[in-house]
Amino acid sequence: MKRRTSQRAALEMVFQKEDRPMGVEEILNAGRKIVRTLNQATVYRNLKIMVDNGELIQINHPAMGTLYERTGKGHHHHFYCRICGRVFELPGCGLDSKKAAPKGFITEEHEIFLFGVCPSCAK
Amino acid sequence: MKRRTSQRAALEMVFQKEDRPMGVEEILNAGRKIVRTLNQATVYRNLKIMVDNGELIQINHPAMGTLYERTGKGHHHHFYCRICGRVFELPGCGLDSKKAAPKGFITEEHEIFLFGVCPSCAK
DNA sequence: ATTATAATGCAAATGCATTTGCATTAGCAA
DNA sequence: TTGCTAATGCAAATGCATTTGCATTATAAT
Repeated sequence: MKRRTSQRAALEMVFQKEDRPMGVEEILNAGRKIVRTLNQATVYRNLKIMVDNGELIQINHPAMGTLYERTGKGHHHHFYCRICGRVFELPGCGLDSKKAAPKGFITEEHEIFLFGVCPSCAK
Repeated sequence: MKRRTSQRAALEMVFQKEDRPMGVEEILNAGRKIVRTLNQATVYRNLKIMVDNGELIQINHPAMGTLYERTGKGHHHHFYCRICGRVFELPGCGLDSKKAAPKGFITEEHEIFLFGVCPSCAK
């Protein structure tokens, strides 16, 4: 049966603490502060399990590549800070669906990626 | 000095005819209809030249990966048709920058990816 | 405690997209 | 035409992110 391991718990803590999308490298580094032997292969294996569980989803960020984020956030978009390199989830949506696409296109979904400076780097 | 080759001319024709972002595979296939010996390495080499020239830019589409599109289009976004798999450039922008990000975030740029059904597949 | 075996750590292996070495082909100046 | 050499085609090589085999470790049922 499935076992509760310290490394999986570490990953869950990482996602709970840093509540924003993260890449494998960043997740690994943060996880190692909790379980110092944490290995990249273990991170990949657990991320896959967590995605299958429905706790996480993968997103493809045009500048950051594959990121993982917690599910259950509702509709939101992503803000990339060019100073600190972090990606934030922004609730809500500034898209006017009428203006988004010309007549004839049937828009079913959309993703918006914002780029700029986050509040803490702007200070 | 730089030479005008039939394969580079073919790529230019492809981009002129299909005026939308395309991936390497698609560019190769379309190019082979013009120059049947066209090789993938040649496509990569010429795409790089064309990007350096400023005729093309690379974009990273969350669902389609790396695509190449002609420059000089002005601000626009991308529509992916789930039926035909093509990506279209949509002029204009439906983003309300006020609603896009909460107070404190300084938004400098954005990219919008729409997903759905294109006019010709909707018929 | 003991034990079965799921999960880990490590390194090697994969699967991609993309690049490169080299012999051959083909622009283009003379 | 001829000759120089940039550009091509082909296949092998790279560079990544991600996966996998296997010996070892450690969870949890007994």
